Amino acid sequence: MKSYDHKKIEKKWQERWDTESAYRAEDDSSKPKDYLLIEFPYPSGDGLHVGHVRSYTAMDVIARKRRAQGRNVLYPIGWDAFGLPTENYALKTGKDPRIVTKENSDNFRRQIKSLGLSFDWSREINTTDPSYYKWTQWIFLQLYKKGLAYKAKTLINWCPKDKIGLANEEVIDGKCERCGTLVVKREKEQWMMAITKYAQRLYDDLDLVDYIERAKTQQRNWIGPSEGAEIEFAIKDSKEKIKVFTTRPDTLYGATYLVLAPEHRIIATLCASQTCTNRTEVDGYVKSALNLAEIERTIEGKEKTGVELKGVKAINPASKEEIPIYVADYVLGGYGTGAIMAVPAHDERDYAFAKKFNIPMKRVIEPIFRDSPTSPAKPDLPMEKRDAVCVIVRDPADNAYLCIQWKGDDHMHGLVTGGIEAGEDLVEAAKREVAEETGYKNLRRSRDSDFAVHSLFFHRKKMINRWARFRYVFLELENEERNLVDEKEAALHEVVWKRRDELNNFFSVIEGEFILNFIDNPDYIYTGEGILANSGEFDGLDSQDAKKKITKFVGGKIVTTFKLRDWVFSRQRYWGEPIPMIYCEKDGWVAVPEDQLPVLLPEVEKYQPTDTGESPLANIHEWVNTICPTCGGSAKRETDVMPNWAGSSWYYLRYTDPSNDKEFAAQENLKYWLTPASPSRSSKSEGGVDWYNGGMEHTVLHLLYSRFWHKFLFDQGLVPTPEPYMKRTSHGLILAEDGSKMSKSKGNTVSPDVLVENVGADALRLYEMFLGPFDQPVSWNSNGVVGMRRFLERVADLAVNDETKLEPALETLLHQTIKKVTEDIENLKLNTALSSLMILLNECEKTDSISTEVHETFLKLLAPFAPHLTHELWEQSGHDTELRLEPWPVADERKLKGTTAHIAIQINGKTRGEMEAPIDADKTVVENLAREAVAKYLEGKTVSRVIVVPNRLVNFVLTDTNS
RNA sequence: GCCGGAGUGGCGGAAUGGUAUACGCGAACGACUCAAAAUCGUUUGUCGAAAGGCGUGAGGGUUCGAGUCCCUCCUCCGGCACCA
Repeated sequence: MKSYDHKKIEKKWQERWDTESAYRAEDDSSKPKDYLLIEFPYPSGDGLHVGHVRSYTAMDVIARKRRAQGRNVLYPIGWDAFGLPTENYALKTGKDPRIVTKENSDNFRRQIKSLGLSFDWSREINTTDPSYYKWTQWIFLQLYKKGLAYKAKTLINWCPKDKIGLANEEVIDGKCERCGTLVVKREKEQWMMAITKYAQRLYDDLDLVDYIERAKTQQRNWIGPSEGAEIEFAIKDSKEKIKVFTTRPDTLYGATYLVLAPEHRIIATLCASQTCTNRTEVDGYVKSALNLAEIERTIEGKEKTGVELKGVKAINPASKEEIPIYVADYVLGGYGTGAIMAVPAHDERDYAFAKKFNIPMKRVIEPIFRDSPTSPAKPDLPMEKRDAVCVIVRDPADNAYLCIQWKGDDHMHGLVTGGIEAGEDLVEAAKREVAEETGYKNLRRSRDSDFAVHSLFFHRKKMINRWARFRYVFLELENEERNLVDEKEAALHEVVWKRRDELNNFFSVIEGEFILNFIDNPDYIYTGEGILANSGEFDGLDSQDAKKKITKFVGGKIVTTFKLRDWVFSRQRYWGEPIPMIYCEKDGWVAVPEDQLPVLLPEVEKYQPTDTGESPLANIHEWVNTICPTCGGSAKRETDVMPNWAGSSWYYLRYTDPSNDKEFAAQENLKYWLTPASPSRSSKSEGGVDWYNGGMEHTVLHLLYSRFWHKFLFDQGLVPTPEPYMKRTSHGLILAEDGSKMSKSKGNTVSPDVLVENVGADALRLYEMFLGPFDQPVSWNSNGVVGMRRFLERVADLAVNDETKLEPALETLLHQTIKKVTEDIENLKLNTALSSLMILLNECEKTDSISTEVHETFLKLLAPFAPHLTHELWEQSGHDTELRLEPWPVADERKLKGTTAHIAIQINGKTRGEMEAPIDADKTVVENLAREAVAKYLEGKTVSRVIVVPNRLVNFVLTDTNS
């Protein structure tokens, strides 16, 4: 048989598995279980392409293998119909999204079944089913009852052209995804989820789970905790206070103004006060700032804008100085307290703003350099402090800098430096040092700079430890006139002029890099930590110490702030679970009673959003108008619906009990599927879906939202584990052949249907797995599929003979392959698992026929990858059992090693020969064999050392005799 | 800018600090064929006639031995970004 009939074989087996519901998992607590999950497919009307299939196939391989290992595997599939693609597709085609959803899921079901994936179809769920709506709404109500769902005014992304609110994922580069119009912010009252209350736990508990590092990092960045202090600034002649958040309370003395975000509530109050003189101007600024298109507001390098609240002053609580208050959009309303203390000397943004508005700056932090690499301080000697000056002398004639090169062993390279005498003027001291060390006498100050730097080092000439506080003076050479340098000085060092580019590698002092920074950049400001100055009683402390002390001094509070914001849960569209809330004039917001759930979407003529920005549901009066559950009076339903994330936040729970009408899932089912099979490794870290695989695009928001809901349900005692997913992996995208992303709009998709038709599902599955490392993106190459087809044909052609005896060499390889395939599948190294199967096949083909034992083992190992053909071959070789029910092969440890080892022989690490030696032979035996094999290289040489790595190599190290 | 990840033949890629390029694709040659396709066999990093050099983004280091570990740099990809 040169070619097998994949269509016939695949049809036969797919029918058999479908009718028997072959892969149904049991809620049987006596069996060890595995709960494998993949993310919903995203039905968008475009159908699956080969990129979608990769994840399903990989998890299918794992599921099949684990079933064969006797585990009860739950590998469910469902349909998330809330994806934006569905709605956009429906809008584009004018179809009812519910019909689109139905068509899509039918199509996807057909496509997925054609691949022979072993999903448990008995647990299929669809998040648009009324029964699913019901429990999503029920969970919402639990959150509402605990105060975690609340209504608040927020700014939403607003597309001025389409007149609709946009979800974050519909905004690309600040523009509306559909029409490209710049998005603006608009205030709207929306339902919110207090996810920030869980921020710390969502952050900390990442340590309990086994996610790919990338996913963890992204979660951490998104939650973005930062430690700092909240400090209150009093307002002059007012009882109002402004609370700011800062990570640098050590710079408080340098805070020369405050900035409020345009959204800040206090602006209105302050404007209304008697003293404020530019109320209208401020009003105008706030309005325009809030209306600014998002992209304009965040554009890089955008000139800072803002307006001063004239006539209103704040008091710096540390220095007691009066400082101005500004409103500026470079401060974000949603982060921290929406107000900052601006320290222009130590923050680049504040500096840029202060420069534009001519606000004075005050340096309060001086960098410190310890542990000089060339001359570190000696810990046993005392430290001597000194005020010193470091002079940057530039010769404008040839743009060169005056440098000092010390004579002697250490070759110190630096600038002119020296001590400042008591009472001496800084610039005078600088000029004096230049004159003493170099003789130049006509200099003028060229730049106003009062940088100071602390440097700790061992002074070799004076044999003392020195803590020098260098102050920097910029001088310019007026002319070349110079005096003779004192002989003693001249003996110590010489004077050299260095061009700017020569300075890069010139300085040997540790602060060299730092000096170059502010030579190059007159606007250089230091944003790091250091030693405090100009800070009253805190002068001389280091930043770390000062942070705590200054915060305490001004009555501030150490707090952790998060980047994470509360979750905007409302959507103004047709498509989504209605938020089950009713508004009554008398009773306010009232929850829909649980026995009235689910609240379903009404039939509508048009499901396009309305012009007013309200949900299309707002126009359906018979649906909106209802009765208040509390007072029985007339009331209105909430017309906002939930985001697509809602249903997908808990779907893994529903799979455990998909048709339950009494609760979202029975506790015993949750307990069985979520708690680990072997409660051993660590204490509370375990539990949740055993293995969750999905695309990288869902590792931030979806993962975060579902973790939040899960933690909430855990707190209510409704789920048994604190985390929803134990292990999370992510597949790399499959890119088009040119390396670009596959998408229908680009027309570069490759449909699995075509490949299933032409080469069969098995060959396609194999190639999906063989393409490359599972977690990395790979480019699709249609030529590669034929290799997999060839491989399968050769498998089908294997000659099997009962009489054939198992050769020892083949037996060794067989067991090595069992081990390799078993391990590689668990580690998702499916490409190398397959390659080892190919190696085994290559070896099998070298003999006339193989034994039944080899053949059967081979089929078992290949079965998870290519289920159809392997099952067929199994049946053809006379078995009346099904291959998938056969136990997984186990490698015999004793047979993993052959009788001989192939050993490399190296001379000085270079391979010079190779040989066969008995396995695990004695070192001296191997060494002697190796000596014979490379005798010609060893002749006349002295072997100083021999390294023998058992069963791998022998390395002779020769001493270098007159080579 | 910050945080991740990755740079290996013509291509996808393999390699617990131990013979770099397994496995597959492609290509060349040969066999079969009237012929082509398919299939089978051989070859396939590079320089060299050979011996032997040289080779895993660049440069250093550790080591008997480095694709792998350490330092510096370059390039590409992904995420975040006025987060105080």
